[in-house]
Amino acid sequence: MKKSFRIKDCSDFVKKGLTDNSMTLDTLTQIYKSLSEPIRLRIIHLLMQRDSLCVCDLVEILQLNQSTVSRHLSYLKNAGMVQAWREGTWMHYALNQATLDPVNREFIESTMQDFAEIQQDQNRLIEHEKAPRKCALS
Amino acid sequence: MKKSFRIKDCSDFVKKGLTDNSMTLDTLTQIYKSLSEPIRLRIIHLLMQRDSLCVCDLVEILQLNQSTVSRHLSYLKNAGMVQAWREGTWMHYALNQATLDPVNREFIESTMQDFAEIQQDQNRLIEHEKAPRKCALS
DNA sequence: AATGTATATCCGTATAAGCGAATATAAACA
DNA sequence: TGTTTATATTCGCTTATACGGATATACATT
Repeated sequence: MKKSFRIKDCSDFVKKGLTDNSMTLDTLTQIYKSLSEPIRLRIIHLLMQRDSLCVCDLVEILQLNQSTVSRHLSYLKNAGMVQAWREGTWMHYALNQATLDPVNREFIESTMQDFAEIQQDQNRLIEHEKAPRKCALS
Repeated sequence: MKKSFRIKDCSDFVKKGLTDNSMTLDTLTQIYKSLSEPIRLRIIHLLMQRDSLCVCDLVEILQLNQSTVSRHLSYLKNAGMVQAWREGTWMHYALNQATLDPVNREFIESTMQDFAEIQQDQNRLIEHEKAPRKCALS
């Protein structure tokens, strides 16, 4: 049976997906809002380092609750910041490069490298990739 | 008598002013958060058009409640996005250019010009300046 | 079909953000 | 000093955001 629609969880993400390509004041604020959260910036930084990452990679690297990571990824997807596709049981996420246009990419890439949390994520990414991963087979 | 400190209104702005110049992950998110609100983007756009504007200018151009405008300006000031100084009774606000580094300035300037609300603000700015203003004497 | 694994979503709860009306503060001036 | 004008802040309230634990869903494998 279909669950009833829950307004609260709807607003937990973005009110409506920004699927159309017409940029408005609200879509622009939505893009900045998706960048205004430390965990989401960490995710974006990690996705900048690789073509794509799987949810299980991110959960392990960020060392955060799976539901937390998944929720932030949904938020980013609804804001158009990332693309997602399924490969078997695994969901892969990749940056949607175009929606990063409103940010100074060079600035944030070089600035974020100095942040302790970001350096730690970077190190964990490298370490994580040393171990064989089922989600990276294809 | 000094009023008691109110936590709720503290969080209505930014928890602590970002006065020091050491950029952290939280200061970066704070900058993006200050851009993630339509009224604040409109204010920033207007301040991009002029060296500085007075609160009374903004209230009239934006056609918003004075407390709303003032609160958003406080938010921007605490996030380090704008500078403020007093001239007589009037408070003048100007963009702090350096804190716009994390954004793609050219992109948002050209993109925002296409937004209806921004065009309206732009027109009201021109109209507003045709009338003599006491706050613009100095 | 039954079970296991990966991920998304729900639920309850806590905190943050935003608004308008009202009030406080600060300077200007009569 | 009292009054006016400009601005900041408070208050009460509503809505949005975020989190962890639990549950639902989707695919894979036996």
